[in-house]
Formats: sequence, structure tokens, C-alpha cells
Amino acid sequence: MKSIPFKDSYHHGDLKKALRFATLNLLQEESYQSISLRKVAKKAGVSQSAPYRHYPNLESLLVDVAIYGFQLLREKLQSIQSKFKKHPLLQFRESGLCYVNFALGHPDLFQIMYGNQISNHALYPELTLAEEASFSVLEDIIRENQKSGNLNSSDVRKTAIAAWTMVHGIALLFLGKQVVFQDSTDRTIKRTTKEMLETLYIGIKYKK
Amino acid sequence: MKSIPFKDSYHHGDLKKALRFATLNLLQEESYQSISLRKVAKKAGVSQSAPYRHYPNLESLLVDVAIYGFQLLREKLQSIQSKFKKHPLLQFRESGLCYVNFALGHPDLFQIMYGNQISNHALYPELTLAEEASFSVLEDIIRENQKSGNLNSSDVRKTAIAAWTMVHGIALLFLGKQVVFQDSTDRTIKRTTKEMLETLYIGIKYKK
DNA sequence: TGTACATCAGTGAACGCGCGTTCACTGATGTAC
DNA sequence: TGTACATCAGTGAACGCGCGTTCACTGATGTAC
Repeated sequence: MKSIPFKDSYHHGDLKKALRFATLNLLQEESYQSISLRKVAKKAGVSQSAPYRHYPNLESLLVDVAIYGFQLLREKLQSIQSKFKKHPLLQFRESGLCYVNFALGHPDLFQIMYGNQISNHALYPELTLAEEASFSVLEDIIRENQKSGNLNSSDVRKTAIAAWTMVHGIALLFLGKQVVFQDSTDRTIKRTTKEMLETLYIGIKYKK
Repeated sequence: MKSIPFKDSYHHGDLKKALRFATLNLLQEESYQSISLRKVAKKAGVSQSAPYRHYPNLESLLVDVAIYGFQLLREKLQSIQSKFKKHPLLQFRESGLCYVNFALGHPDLFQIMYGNQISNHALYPELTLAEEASFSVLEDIIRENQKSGNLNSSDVRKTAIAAWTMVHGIALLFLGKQVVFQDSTDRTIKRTTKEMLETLYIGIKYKK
């Protein structure tokens, strides 16, 4: 008889998963900069030393959370991809919008994924794989645009990187409330994103 | 008789400036995340409570440092602007490269300028002004490209924001050692930047 | 020019805080017999 | 099915750390007379 994975007894059941979700919840309440193992443990209703049975330190928990974030992003991108299967051009634009939406919807998770809380991503192969997996959806979309004749750029990867860079820049400048986006609303930011992606798309199309 | 602004006596002379430069030096040695008032004071050769005669708290010191950073960036962009006065198109490309170079050359200062160490930029008018001043150089460059007929986009600000976003995205993805740029060198990043800016330029030129 | 004094920049001890991490422990679970 | 025991997840007290900040102080400077 397996125990029910809830904290109604001395043993928890699935504390590792609970800690991951406690962190995600915390990230919706306060800044990614103020996350600590003690807060996460408290949020999960467990003593401050309990997490050490599952994670050697805070960073490895954050890595776990970041991996979850990349998986979530990947799923969202994939659902865009299949939703606009017949319209590669829309796939392109909507996936860019999806990325920006993701960043605006989960700003602090986004910072864990792309910020410097995790010192060196290359130390965590699983994390790197999750990043690549989410990026590869964008590559697929570019490839489909080429096949259907919308884009003739030969280098899929370069093109994908350019698009990724653009939406990443938008997300970060907006999240940082930088001066250029200081009085942008969610609505204007989406319009701006569409316009920029269109500009970039035309650039890719007509280059060389 | 004015005292010499050096720490050879009980009084310092110009501790405020010294603290700013101590912070800049620290930022070249260690992560922006580990900066503290105590470390800055130590670096300046002064007791940990001395900074409080000049700054109410750590954040206001960082604001000061960020302002310095934006001024430096502005000067670099202006020197590009005047260097290529006769070639607006080169002004465009080289100023983008200059931005990326600045970020790669002063990664931790760059993070202070654009990261979340300063909670709300809007609280500091001087900081906002310095940001706007550096951004306005880019606007000027776009305007000159329009005048000379290289670009026909009517909205200078939008165009400038698109370019800014692009180079900002490059800088941050590269600094974060994200997977897409994981094995890029400084040289390849510059080539990538040039290509992306060219793509964007063509997009702006042919749009609508 | 010399002396008294106000001003104020810098000192260093002290405070409380939250943090990561450790450690001997305790209580629940699952298994061998 | 029942009992003894190994295993291991979670506990809570304790540690040392660096931090921001305060406070009564001290020493240098510049000014009034």
C-alpha cells in the first residue's frame, strides 16, 4: 500500500515534487532574488533541514525549477506550432508572442531560467537539454517556413537565434521596466512585439 | 587651501567619488550579485560606516554607479556617431556593435544598469535621464539614416527601440551563456551581431 | 597671527537578521523471518 | 499474521557567516574673534 503523497503524517510522500511547486508558488509571490531554501521549506510545510534529503543545495533546486520552466515553455510553443500547422507564417509570429507572454506571465520563473541565479548552466546536462528542447521548437518552425517557401534563408539555426534574441530582448527590457518601455502596457507590448517580428521577418525574407 | 583628495589622513577629501570607483573596480573582480556596502567601503580603505555620510543605502550607491555606466555608454555611442558622420548606415551598424561590446567589456556594470539590483528605476530621475540620454543617441542615428534616405520608416522611436532590443537581447543571451550562444567566442558574437543588425536593417527598409 | 570652538567626515563596536548547512535525534515504513 | 529490526525521511537546535544599519565617539578642518 503506497502512502498518499501528502503532509498529513511524519513522512511526506513526495517532498521533492512538493518543494519544486512550493518554489514555483513563492516565485509568484516574491522576487526571484529573495528565494531561499528556508522559505521554500516553510512554504512546503516542512522543517528547514528537510530539503537536504532531496537537494544538496539551493542551486540544484533552482535547476529543477528552471527545467520545469523550460518544459512548460516548450509545451506552450508546441501547442502554438500545432495550432497553426497550416500557416507557418502565423506559427512564426505567434510563437514569438507566446515567448513574450510566457515571460510576462511568469517573470520571476523566467529570471530563474535565464538569469544568473544558476551560476553555470553547462554544469547541468538536464538543464541544457531542456533549454535546447524548447529552442528546437523554434528551429522547427523556421524550417517549416522555409519548406513552404515563406523564408528562403538557408541557415535555420542563425535565423532561429535572431528571432529568439529579438523576443528575449523585448521580454527583458519590458520586465526590467527600462526607460524605452516605461509606460508600456501588456497590450502595447504585444503590438510592439508583433511589429518587431514582422520587421525581422521581412528582413530575413529579403536578405541577400 | 584645499586638501588633496586622498586617504592619507583622517579625512578623505572626496570619498563619494572614491566609493563610486571602488564599486566599479569591485565589479571587475566579482559578481554584481555579491556587491555589498561593506566590501565597497573596504575597497575604498575606509570603515564600513563611512559610506553612510554620502549614501543613505546601498541602492543609492548602485544608482550612482549605473548613472556613470549610462554616461560611459553614451560617450561611446557618441564617438561612433561622430566617427562615421558621413555614413549613417555605418553609424547604425557600428553603434549596435558598440552596445554589444560595452556589455561584453563590462558585464557586471551592465547588469547593474539593466538588472534588478535597483528595484525601481523610476524612483531616480537622474538615472532615468541618463538612460534616456544614451538611448537618444541611437534615435539621432536613426533620424540621420532617414534624412540621408537609407531608411524610410516614419517612426524614429519605434525603429530605435527595435534596434536597441535586438542588441540588448544579444548581449544578455551571450552574457548568460545561454545554450544558443554557449560556444560563441567574442569574435563570432560580433559577426553574429553584424548579421542580425543587417537583417533588421533590411526589414526596416522594406517594411510596408 | 593665534586661540576657541563649531562643524562634520570617518571610526569601530555593537545590534539583530536571515541565511546555508550540520548533526544527533525520532518516528514511520517496509521487510525478513 | 505477528514481531524484530533495518532503513531512511523529516526534526529542531545549533553553528558561523556576512550583511545593513545605528550610535556615541574622535580627530581634522575651517572660521569667528
